[in-house]
Amino acid sequence: MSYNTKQKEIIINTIKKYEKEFTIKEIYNELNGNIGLTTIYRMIDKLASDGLINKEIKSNNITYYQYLERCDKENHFYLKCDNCGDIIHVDCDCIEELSIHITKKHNFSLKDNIIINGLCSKCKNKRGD
Amino acid sequence: MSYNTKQKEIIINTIKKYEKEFTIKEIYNELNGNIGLTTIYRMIDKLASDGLINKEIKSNNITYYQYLERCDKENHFYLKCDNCGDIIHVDCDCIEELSIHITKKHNFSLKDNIIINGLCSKCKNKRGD
DNA sequence: TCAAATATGAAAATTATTTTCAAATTGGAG
DNA sequence: CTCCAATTTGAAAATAATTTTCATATTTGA
Repeated sequence: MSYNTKQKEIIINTIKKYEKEFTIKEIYNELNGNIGLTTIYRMIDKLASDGLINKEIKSNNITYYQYLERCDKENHFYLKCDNCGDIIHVDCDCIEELSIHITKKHNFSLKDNIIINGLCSKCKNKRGD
Repeated sequence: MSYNTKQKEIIINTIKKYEKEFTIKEIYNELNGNIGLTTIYRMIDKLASDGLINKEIKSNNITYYQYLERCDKENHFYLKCDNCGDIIHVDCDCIEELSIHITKKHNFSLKDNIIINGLCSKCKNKRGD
């Protein structure tokens, strides 16, 4: 089973409010060190294995996490900008179609949350100049 | 510039032949320790930043890599099985359409190689029993 | 209120990855 | 072919993220 504690609640609230991707240390600092690093690791790992958090390792060997907003659909597609880290939740029919196509033609079950990496419009324009 | 060395050649050939995802240590052992760990790290990092290798961190905090076959298209979609690690290179029109859709509607530039996670047909059936 | 199950967190342990640097190799110029 | 500057290699040391440990604290149901 699982017990409810104020630490868990605080961590969840904090990452839900956090707009950007984050590291464990950032959350630790955000909480002024009031919650132990180990506790944060445990909580984030749990959420990640529940599919509520995206986990991504960067080249500098630090793991970045990001909370994923969900809707009532089965599959959740997100566009993630490799430059600024922003995540856009894509909710359109074409995704449904793609899911069906992949499921049928390739007999492949998509994960609940699919992250598609690239460059968002803002960052694209910045680079284009 | 860049110099060609036999170490680089050996590493590339080894990972191209490697059918599954791999860790740095696996490649190191595959080569019987004949090539230094540091050299392998450097080479794999280079290939990963060139987009020829997929990099994924697992829950046990080990990074797994996988060589990506490419075709002559601009975007490369891969279905990756979270269970067995196999990667299927998807090469169909629906992908083209999705790319265009995402590019136009969301004004988002897809990365050259997109990895979509899930469960392949073999592993799906195994679990279904 | 009590007790068993679970959670916390500081410190220690582990381990993957990066850095350092001296020696070796590469490849172009002469 | 020879020489040399640029680059690469790899063993060892350094770094730092993550996990483990374990004593203490908290939760929850009876």
